[in-house]
Amino acid sequence: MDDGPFMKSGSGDEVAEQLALAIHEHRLAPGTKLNEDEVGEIYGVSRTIVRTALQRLSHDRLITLRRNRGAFVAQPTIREAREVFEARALLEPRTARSAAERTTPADVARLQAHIDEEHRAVAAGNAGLALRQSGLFHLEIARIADQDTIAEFIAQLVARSSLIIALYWQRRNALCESHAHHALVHALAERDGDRADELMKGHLLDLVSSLDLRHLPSAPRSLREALGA
Amino acid sequence: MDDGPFMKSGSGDEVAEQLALAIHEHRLAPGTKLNEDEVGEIYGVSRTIVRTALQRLSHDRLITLRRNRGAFVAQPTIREAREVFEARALLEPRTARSAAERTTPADVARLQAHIDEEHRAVAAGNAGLALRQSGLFHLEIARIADQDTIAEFIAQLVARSSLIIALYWQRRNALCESHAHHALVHALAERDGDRADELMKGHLLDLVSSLDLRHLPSAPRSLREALGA
DNA sequence: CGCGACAGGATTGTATACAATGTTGTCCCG
DNA sequence: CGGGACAACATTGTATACAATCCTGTCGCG
Repeated sequence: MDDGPFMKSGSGDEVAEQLALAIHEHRLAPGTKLNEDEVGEIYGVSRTIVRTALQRLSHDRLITLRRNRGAFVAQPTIREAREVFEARALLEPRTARSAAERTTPADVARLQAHIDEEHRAVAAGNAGLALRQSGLFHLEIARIADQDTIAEFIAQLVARSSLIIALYWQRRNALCESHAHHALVHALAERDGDRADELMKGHLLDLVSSLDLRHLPSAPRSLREALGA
Repeated sequence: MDDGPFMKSGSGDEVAEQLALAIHEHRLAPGTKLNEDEVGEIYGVSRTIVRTALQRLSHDRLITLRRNRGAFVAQPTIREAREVFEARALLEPRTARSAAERTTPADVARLQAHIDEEHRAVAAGNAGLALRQSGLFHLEIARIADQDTIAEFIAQLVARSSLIIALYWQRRNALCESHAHHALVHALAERDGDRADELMKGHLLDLVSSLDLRHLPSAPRSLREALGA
């Protein structure tokens, strides 16, 4: 059994991390089957470890576990997509407001670093990395607000958003988030809670409107429907 | 190996359910160690199954997994307690508002049933069951709002609240939630979203104020501190 | 008598073997 | 030639064996 690309993982944490990253960066497409043996071989661990990793990701809704059938990269339905962004709309603006009240210069620097990374990724044509940086930006704000519980919810929602974008993003709308993010940093730096709240709300609305969620609500993308027989 | 108190469990689901119920009803106190062999014997399954159940509960923050040390019923810190109720304050009022717009008579009946069950449990002196019914009431509202994603967050927060109440509830304040719940049902039945939002907000504030969270913020209840050496 | 090293036992972490289940290709029959 | 039963295979579900780690009680030394 090969040692794989990294050293000792603490009980599947590393495997889950790697898989989550791959999903986040759209290297693993929604619907992809994750064979336990295969994943295990790739990372040089036994199925036991792979299994715990898959379970964790399943709980985060990044993959779907189907009994006796295996693990698949999740395919959020349109309804689920809506719900995720509604949840974000409930959590993030208020969190950004809280963050504004306690943003330090160091925080501003960190946020700016994320934006820079994102720019660089876009320039390099690495859309996956750019998307991930964009997600980390949102997460960083939750962290600044010093609300671990809410931050964890947001982390999960951001991760799921990545899948949603993979499925429903309509190209014509370039999701050029840089401006929105930059404005947010400005508001935070000035400790303008009202403005941060407002900006975040608008930013999330922009995000949703860059998606194509026009199908009938709550229609799971089934094979029958996809092939329109 | 004994078959245990129930039939075929689908990969630890049943075990997790049972343990969660026990925690919810305060039959398992915070800090209790959950020995894998022991739990396995009780439910007639192997450690493999127990392990998956423990992992799931760990993700829900109902138990804490400490590497090489085992699983323990979680002991939310005061800080965590505050955060959980802040998250609920962010999610539940708006959810109750949404629910109000789509509450059907059948929903009202279901909610009333929860309240009745709660009353009955209180009358029977079964505080654990009463607490559980109270939690289910909140969950039912999220369900009525037809927002599965948010409902799941609320479910987790309600479960954690149960642990928090176990740790920090001060007896003098009888957490007599019946009135608040009854008023909420009334608002929902009348489809009064504004009032539902307001009532839920107040209800959650009452809940928090019935707790004793006066310690220094973010101070984990360590042994050193508990014994004041 | 107190304190630290050490060893035994208990418990968790990981891998693997076996059972159960689902999938798919093939063959036979209409 | 089409369709359904069946069998071989692949994959996941579960149990168990072994390794690694931690806790605890004991012993010896200062």
